[in-house]
Amino acid sequence: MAPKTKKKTSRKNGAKNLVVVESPAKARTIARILGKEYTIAASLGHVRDLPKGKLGIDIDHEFTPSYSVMRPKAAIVKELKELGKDATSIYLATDPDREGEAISWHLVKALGWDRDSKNLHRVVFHEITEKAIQEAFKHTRGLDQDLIDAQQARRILDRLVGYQLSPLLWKKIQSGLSAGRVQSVALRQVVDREREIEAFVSKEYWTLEAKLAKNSSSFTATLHSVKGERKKIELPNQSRVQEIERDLKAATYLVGKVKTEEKRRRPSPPFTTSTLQQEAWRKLRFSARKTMTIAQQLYEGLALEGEGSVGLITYMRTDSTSLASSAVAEARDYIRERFGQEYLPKDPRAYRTKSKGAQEAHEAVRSTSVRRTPESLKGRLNQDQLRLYDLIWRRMLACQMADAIYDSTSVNVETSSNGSSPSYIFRATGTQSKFLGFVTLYLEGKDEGSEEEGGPLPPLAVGDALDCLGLESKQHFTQPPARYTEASLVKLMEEKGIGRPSTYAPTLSTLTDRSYVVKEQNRLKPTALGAQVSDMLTQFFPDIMDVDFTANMEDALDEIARGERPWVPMLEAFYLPFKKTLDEAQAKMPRVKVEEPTDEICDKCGSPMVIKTGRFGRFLACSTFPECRNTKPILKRTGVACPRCGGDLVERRSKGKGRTFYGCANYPTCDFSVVQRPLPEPCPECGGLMVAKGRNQAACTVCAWRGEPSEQEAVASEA
DNA sequence: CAGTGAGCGAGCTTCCGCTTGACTT
Repeated sequence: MAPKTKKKTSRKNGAKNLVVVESPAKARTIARILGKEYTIAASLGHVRDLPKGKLGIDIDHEFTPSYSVMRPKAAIVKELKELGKDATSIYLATDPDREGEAISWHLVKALGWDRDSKNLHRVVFHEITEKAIQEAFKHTRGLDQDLIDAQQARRILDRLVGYQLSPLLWKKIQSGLSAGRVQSVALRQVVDREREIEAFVSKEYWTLEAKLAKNSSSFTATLHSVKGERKKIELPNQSRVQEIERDLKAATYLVGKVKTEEKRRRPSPPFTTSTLQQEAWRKLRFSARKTMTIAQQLYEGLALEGEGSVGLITYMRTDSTSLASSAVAEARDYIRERFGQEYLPKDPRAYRTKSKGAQEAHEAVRSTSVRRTPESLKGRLNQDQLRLYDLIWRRMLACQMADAIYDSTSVNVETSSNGSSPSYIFRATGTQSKFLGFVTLYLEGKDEGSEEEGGPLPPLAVGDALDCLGLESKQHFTQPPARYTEASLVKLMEEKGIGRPSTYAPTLSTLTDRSYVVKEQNRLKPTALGAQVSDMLTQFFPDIMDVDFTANMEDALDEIARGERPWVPMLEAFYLPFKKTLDEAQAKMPRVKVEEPTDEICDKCGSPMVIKTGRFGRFLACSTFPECRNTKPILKRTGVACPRCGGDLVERRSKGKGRTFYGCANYPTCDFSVVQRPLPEPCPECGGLMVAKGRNQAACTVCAWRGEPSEQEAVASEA
């Protein structure tokens, strides 16, 4: 598409310099900077790859790969060939990383260009700003074979693993399954977490809180320790709590120690793909895929009056937190104007990228101009676009604003000892904001389990006598670790260097597409199949299933990229032991059939039904197969009764667009359906069916009643 | 923004990365 339109412009103005980049949106931006003497074309990523239908690697001859032009890229290659003929100079401006270098090399190969030609230039820049691009074009170079070789080693290793482990699974478990360096390790994390949850033994414990007051202002303090003892008090059961409550019956409460410290809080670094996906989940409940789709729309941008077509954000697939200095300068000006000098740190803030294996080919994800406020785009973006843009815009601006300053106060309250009973210490903490700084604009969302900070405490001084307005004891149970959400799994993947910004969302999809995991209340739960695959791979291929495998591979690839190590021996060192374990697995891995038991009863023969996985995903089948061949789809029950016939309302998907809706389980006898998620509570006004409206609203489908749903439902809500 | 819905279930699948598109039954 893109090269076609560019071709026309090239003919019109007879440009003789051809520049090739990956993305059409990037081509557009660069065209604006370079002017009419350059024709910019987009390759749309890689144009050549290993063949899809076979291994495509000659293992016995130095792992020689056979590449071919990918099917959908044939047209692009043809267009580029035409453009190349007219050009006197060609600039390969693909991304400045391993993959980008390889894309350029594959282009040269696919197009039959001469890589040693004086007219062929490799040009690299890390940010798409006028200054960076002008500078880059002054310092072009040739192709970097070491970088290319590192990419080839990566590609070949992934192919060897993926295309040999997958068929093993077809043979031992069932056809159509898949395994790979990235997806299998990700799967293992989900399965391991499930095992931790299963093995978790919940323990009872109690807390005791005192509501205390000085004059008319009250606060809550929590029992912390017995005076004179170092360690925190343990309250394993109610009788222990009651004992303490007896001790405290006539006790008096005095402020024993007050410690106030000034603390600062720094803004979060600007977004990478991973943190964008995490935060869009925390704040907007967007899935990783949805976040990327919408970010892509923002990147491609809008036709703005006077400005032509403008991208609203920088490239969304990045692992870097660095920022163009021009963007930082613009942000600082804007902060000074809008918030005032005190909101501006003395020096611009720079952020170090800390994730493993980061390639830093792009900037952080940021708004292309902080002057393009979310308000100014209202009406031009749909709601989801606007909400994501708002998040990115705020994060960018906040990351250049001043620290938040607050006082953190910790108070010990001592109780009087009474005869034989000891004196106890209660503790209260509070924070008092002194200067909001960046928090005025943006505060990162919290993950579950992170501590809430208390509000301010009343002014207290050592020796103050306090009134105890009451004691409250509460029973608790220690909680097992939580299942991963998409966001928390992506976070882990980034930390461990598993996968790349462009693959986080697709990898999550692979896990569900293969029925290795299912989403239950928006959390990733392994299926019996997923657990089986993970277990068998872990048993026979412990090295590959290790989270550190990728990190070690990356170290080796870095050595190749630096020219310190040739790529063929690196692959040999990997492949020889791998081949040995593969042969062993072929011989020793047991053949298994994975069926998940259920409570469902076959309506044809009364036998229990089991979950099997077929070409179209999971389904219920009679356990007596092949005697009884009854099958049923797995319906996701909402637990809400159909208002027309009393049947279960179940989640369904429309055929065309795959939209979810909620229909009666008795379809086609009863064709009742609603789009919004039905709620179990009937309408308080008329008793009619209620549905969820947005995140925290309930609406009646019969009358006009609207309101808040009960707590529980708010938690289980939406996708 | 939409107002929607087959009943298959092993016969050729699969990897990771780079990018955006979607001729139609």
